[in-house]
Amino acid sequence: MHDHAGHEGEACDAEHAAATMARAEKLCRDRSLHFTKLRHDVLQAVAETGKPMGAYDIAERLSGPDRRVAAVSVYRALDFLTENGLVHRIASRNAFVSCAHEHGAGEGLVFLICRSCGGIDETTSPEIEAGLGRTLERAGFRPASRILEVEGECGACHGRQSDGAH
Amino acid sequence: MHDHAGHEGEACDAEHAAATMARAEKLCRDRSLHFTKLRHDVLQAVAETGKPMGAYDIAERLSGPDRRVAAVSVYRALDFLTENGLVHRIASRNAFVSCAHEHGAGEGLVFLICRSCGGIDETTSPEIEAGLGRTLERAGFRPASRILEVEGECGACHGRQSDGAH
DNA sequence: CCGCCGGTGTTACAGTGTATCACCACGGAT
DNA sequence: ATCCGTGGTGATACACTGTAACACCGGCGG
Repeated sequence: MHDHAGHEGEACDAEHAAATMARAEKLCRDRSLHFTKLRHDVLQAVAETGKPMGAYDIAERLSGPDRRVAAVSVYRALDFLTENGLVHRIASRNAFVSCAHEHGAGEGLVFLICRSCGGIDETTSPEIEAGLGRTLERAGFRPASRILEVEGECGACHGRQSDGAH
Repeated sequence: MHDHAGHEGEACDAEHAAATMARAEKLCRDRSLHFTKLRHDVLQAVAETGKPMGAYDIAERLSGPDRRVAAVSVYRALDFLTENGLVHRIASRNAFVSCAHEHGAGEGLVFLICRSCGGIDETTSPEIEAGLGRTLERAGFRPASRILEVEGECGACHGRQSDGAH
C-alpha cells in the first residue's frame, strides 16, 4: 500500500501522479472509455497536487490566459472519474482526491484526513469490513455504498509535531 | 436501541421527538447552557420531521407570516446543537438529524441512510470501533473524529419492497 | 451528405455555509 | 439605578458547492 514512513512530499506525489495517470489510460483503453484531454487534465491536476481539491480549485488551476475551464466542466469530468474509481470524493470536505490503485467492491476503504498537513491517505481494513457487515446484518440494513472518513493527525505530522506543523 | 422492526412512522417520530426534547432540556440544565427558543424550535423541527433536513428546510419550516427565521440563525443553532450532541450532521447529504440518546466517545457510531424512505437510523458497533482502532494504529494515524455513513435500503423498506417504495 | 450522440462551453441559477455588523436581553459590578 | 460586558439573534452580503438547460462541435455510421 505504498507506506510513507519517513519522506513525504513532492517526489512521492509525482510518483503517485504518474501511477494514477498510467492506470487511468489503461483502464479507459480496456473499457473503451473516452479519456479526453479535459478528463486527463483534471485527473492530473488532482494527482499532482496530492491534496484534496475542490472543483473550483481545479478549474482555477487549469485556467490560464489561453484557456478558461469552467467549474461545471470540471464537475462533469469528476463525475466520470469518480464513476470509474479514478478519484474519490471526500464528503466531509467537499473535495476530491486521486486514486492510484484499484479497489475491490467491499474491501473496507478508509480515508485518513490529516488536520496538520491537509493530506489524505487511503487504507483498507478487512476487519472493519467484516465488523460492518455483521452490524448491518444485525440492523437488517442492505448496504449499497458507504463512506468512512477519519480526521486526525497522520504519522508524519505527529512524528515531527514541534516543527512547522500547524 | 429502540428497534423498529415493524411499525415505522409518525407515532414513532413523535416519541423520538419527545425523548429528544426531554434530553435536551435536561442536558442544558445540567451544563448551564442556554436552551433558547430558537434552539428549541430548531431541534424540535428536526426531531419531529424524523428525516434529515437542510438548514434552509428548517428555516422555511420555522418561518411564517409572523416570524421570519433566516438560515444563518439556523446554522448557529445547529452549531450549538451539534456541539452538544443533540443533532448529528450527515456529511454525505449536507443535512442534520436529531439524536435522542447520549453517545460515548468511541462507541462506533454508524448512520444508516435509506434510499427508499429517506430515513436515517443510527446504530453502534463495538466491533467496528475495535477494527478501526487497530487499522488506524497500523497506519500510525491518531484519530480525532470520524464519520461512517452507509447508504442502502433499510429493513422496513426491503421488507415491503413491492408497494409504494419507489 | 445527413443525423445521431457524446463531450464541451456558456449562462443561469439553486443550495450550502460564513463574515460582519447592529441590536437586544440579561446579569454582574459599581 | 446605571453602566458595561457577554452571549444570542436579526439582517445583509458574500463565498463556495453543485445542477439545469441550451448551443456547439466533432466523430461516426447510415
